[in-house]
Amino acid sequence: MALVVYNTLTHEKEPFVTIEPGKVRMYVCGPTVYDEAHVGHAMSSIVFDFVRRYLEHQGYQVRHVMNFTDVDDKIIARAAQIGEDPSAIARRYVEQYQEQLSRLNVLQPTVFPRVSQTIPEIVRMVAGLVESDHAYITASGDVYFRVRTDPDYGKLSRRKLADALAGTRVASSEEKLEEEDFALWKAARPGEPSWDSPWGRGRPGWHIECSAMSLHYLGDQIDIHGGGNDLVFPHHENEIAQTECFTGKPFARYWMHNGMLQLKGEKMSKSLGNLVTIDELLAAHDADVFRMIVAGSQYRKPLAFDADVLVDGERALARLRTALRPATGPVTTGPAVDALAGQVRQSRIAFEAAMDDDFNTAGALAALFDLVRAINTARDAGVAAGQSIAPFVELLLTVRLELRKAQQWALADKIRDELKVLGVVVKDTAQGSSWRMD
RNA sequence: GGCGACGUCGCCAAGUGGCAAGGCAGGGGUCUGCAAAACCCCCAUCGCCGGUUCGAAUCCGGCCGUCGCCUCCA
Repeated sequence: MALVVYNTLTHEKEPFVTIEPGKVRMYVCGPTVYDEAHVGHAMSSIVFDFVRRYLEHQGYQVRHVMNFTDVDDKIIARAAQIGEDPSAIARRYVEQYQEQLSRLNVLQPTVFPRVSQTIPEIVRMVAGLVESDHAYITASGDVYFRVRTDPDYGKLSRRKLADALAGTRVASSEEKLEEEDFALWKAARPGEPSWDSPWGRGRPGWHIECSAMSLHYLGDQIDIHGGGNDLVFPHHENEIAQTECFTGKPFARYWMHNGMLQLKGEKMSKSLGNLVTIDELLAAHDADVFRMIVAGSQYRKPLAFDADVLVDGERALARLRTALRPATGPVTTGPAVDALAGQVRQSRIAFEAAMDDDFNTAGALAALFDLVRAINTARDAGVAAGQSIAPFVELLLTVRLELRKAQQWALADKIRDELKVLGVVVKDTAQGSSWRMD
């Protein structure tokens, strides 16, 4: 079985082949840090955590970049509203989100870049786009991307320019040459954060940051670019346009988008006033309950979320955990043992087959629950546990032998001491080390 | 109006051509001093209509419904 991944660009599941064998370059759009993060953000981070963990399980080395948009209109507006410095607000929510991710058991991304720390790379990229005539500078010092210079524009969201503009409800800047052009750089206004650039002081537009960060931390071409499906247009569409016009190469191999978390049938959002923050969630529930809920559904589909779903998740998680209770029976051979071993094999195959199919965590979970039943049945039949630690103890002792050869006595002793705490007594002899359960 | 997605048991939710996974809830048992847990059994023909096919939840067309995007958004 080989992994296939659904690619938003082609609308198809495609075999997963990386640019560099054994390595995955993955960029995932993180939040704009102007307010409390909600469970929708948590869902997205968890989805891509599953992706990363499975890729690593398959032996890939994953370089995972997740950005923070810490320079943005909303942050500035917020700052003005509450009379605080924009960068202080951003810093506060960045730290909060990082701490929440770790509470959600999401693996730390390899790099957490922020716009405010990537300005030189952004300026360099904008300059390059101006130089190649893909962008232009206005009288007031804004820089816009000239969308018409990209013949492929619209390929991700499958929009034609006319379609994209038909529903435009925002008043366009009078300085733009064309309605569809978008800002790469915004000239500074009094009291706003700004940086020097060849076009005067200003700050980056929204889309350019991800392109610049991705380029800087992962190179011209990446394997996976991820985010919520609300980012497909215009954010990711614009990212592709500016990046590919800049590098002349295809940007991301696989575009992955998670579905929106739905609260009572609606997307959860600030404007609808129906959001549940991550802190609220974690105050009332184990993080793994939420991970269970996310895993229970295909990541591209909308995820239903309400009190009932939380109760179900709570119980499903409990069932998974009860399977892990220690087995103390005496049975070590026979049909009950064989049956369990058989189910272990079957579940592993089913689990990987599901995950290989575009990270079908719900299917993988089903395989796990089949294993739960088999484990419980075996325990009821008196099957013993504990035999399986032997290979691990042997492995530790092998490592310890190496340490002793290297005269790393402190570490070698530490392993012996810690094993003793766990009930494994190690005895060193001239013939080597032996061990027994205390 | 345009683009895209979805509609599977009471609830959540897998499944893209061959007799519908899994979790929760529910019913009936086993076990148990009681309770819990666990185990066993039961519980859906897949929004509607038509078409293609030996055969469709799975493909095509139409209809109805829901949702996302088109403006900041995971």
